[in-house]
Amino acid sequence: MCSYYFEMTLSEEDYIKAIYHLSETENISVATNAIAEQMSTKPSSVTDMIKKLSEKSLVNYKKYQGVSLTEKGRLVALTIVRKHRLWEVFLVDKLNFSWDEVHEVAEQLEHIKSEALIDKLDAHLGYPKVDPHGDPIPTKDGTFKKSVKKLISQLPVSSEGVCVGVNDSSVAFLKFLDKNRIALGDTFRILDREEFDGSVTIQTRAGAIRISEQIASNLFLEIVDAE
Amino acid sequence: MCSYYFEMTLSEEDYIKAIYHLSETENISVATNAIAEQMSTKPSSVTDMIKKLSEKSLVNYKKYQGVSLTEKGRLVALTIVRKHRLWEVFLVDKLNFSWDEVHEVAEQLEHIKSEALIDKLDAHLGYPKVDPHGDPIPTKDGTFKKSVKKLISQLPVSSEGVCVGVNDSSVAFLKFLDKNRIALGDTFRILDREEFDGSVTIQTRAGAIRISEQIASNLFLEIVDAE
DNA sequence: AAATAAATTTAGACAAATCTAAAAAATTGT
DNA sequence: ACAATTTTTTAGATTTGTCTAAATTTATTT
Repeated sequence: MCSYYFEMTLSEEDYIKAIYHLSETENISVATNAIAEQMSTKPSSVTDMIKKLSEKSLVNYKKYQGVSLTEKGRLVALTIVRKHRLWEVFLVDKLNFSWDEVHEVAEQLEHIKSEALIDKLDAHLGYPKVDPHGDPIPTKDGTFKKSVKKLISQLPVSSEGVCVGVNDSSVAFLKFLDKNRIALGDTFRILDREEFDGSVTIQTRAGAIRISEQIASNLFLEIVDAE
Repeated sequence: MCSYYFEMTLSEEDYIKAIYHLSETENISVATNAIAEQMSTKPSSVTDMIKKLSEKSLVNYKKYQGVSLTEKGRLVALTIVRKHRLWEVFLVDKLNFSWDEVHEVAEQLEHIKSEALIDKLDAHLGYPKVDPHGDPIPTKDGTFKKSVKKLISQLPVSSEGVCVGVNDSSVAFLKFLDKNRIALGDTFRILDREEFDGSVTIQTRAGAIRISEQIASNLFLEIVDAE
């Protein structure tokens, strides 16, 4: 029924996830205050929960030294992240939510406990590698590819990634994107680049289109490292 | 974000649902002990929760007299039942769960709070009227059709319903069903009946097939009242 | 109709997760 | 280096939902 064989409360899962996300950027040891801020709670509450998680061997903890996830804790975190991102794909691809509406609902769905559900959802979605924000989806065994965010103009031919942002947010540019059926969350592949003027041919859902170097240097793709 | 404008805890929702299901069969006033048994909890816990629900005007309560749902409480119950049954349809139709595996997961999914999610899920599923067990799905405004369970042999031509049970569970009969691609949870329409021998033509997912009176008197359909 | 049994409620306790206020440890500035 | 500041922890209280045991009300039996 459950993805890991031990029981976790909703709150414990949220703390593990928060620690995971903080140690992504700040690396290794996470401060009590940082967790408190991330969770919108008080440092004293964090200390209490850390002790609980430490007793369950989900975090390494020594008083006043901050916390880090154990291997066990990391697996829990990655399982939650996996569920969150698969649900986001479902919400966008199947239910037609836009990519910026899904976070709140996915925060709830990520806590549903059923390994069979996630396996079947994964299959139903065609084993996606990234979520609608371009972030990679951990595999069942807790491994996953890192991703980087780059401008189309900086990427080699045959790269593939999810469009996650723009440099130029002028009305004119956004209108151009709309007219050319380019939306955040879409997956693009770079088919060709003209050395002459830097223009790029990209494969979109609607078909292949040519974009100028100016456009290419204003669109960010999130790329999952090949292998 | 939420289907009703006031906050409900998970536990409160479970109690409301339990009271709803008990007042379906036993009608009107529900006993404290009955709720305790349904919820696998103690009568004293039930009394505490009933007081809380009463203060929120979700149930009518007079000491020692049992409880019944108010209109407000009934709307909450129907919203939860609606969510539960829509998720069951999703699990069976889209994720290929079998109809007897879905209850536990749907028990969790029914508590997800997002009106937009349920609207979009409903649309994605093609606005189903019944769940995989043949039980009717309440509409958004809290109305819904009653359903009855009848043998195919007792139903008029053009009836439609979900196959929910068998009279004869012999191996031979179950093998017959398997061979003819008839499974519990399938929707059938009665196309024709031969007066001569009582044999019936039914529309299945795989196509129209003819079944003998003997078979027809061993298959139950759950029928949602027309209008 | 009184005695007994069953159902329900009350009172008091407990675990989980949070909070405030105060104490203790670590860090920083001069 | 040591005083001041910041961070973290402890102690004690609160809320939610549960429990046990005892008291109270309702139902049943003779």
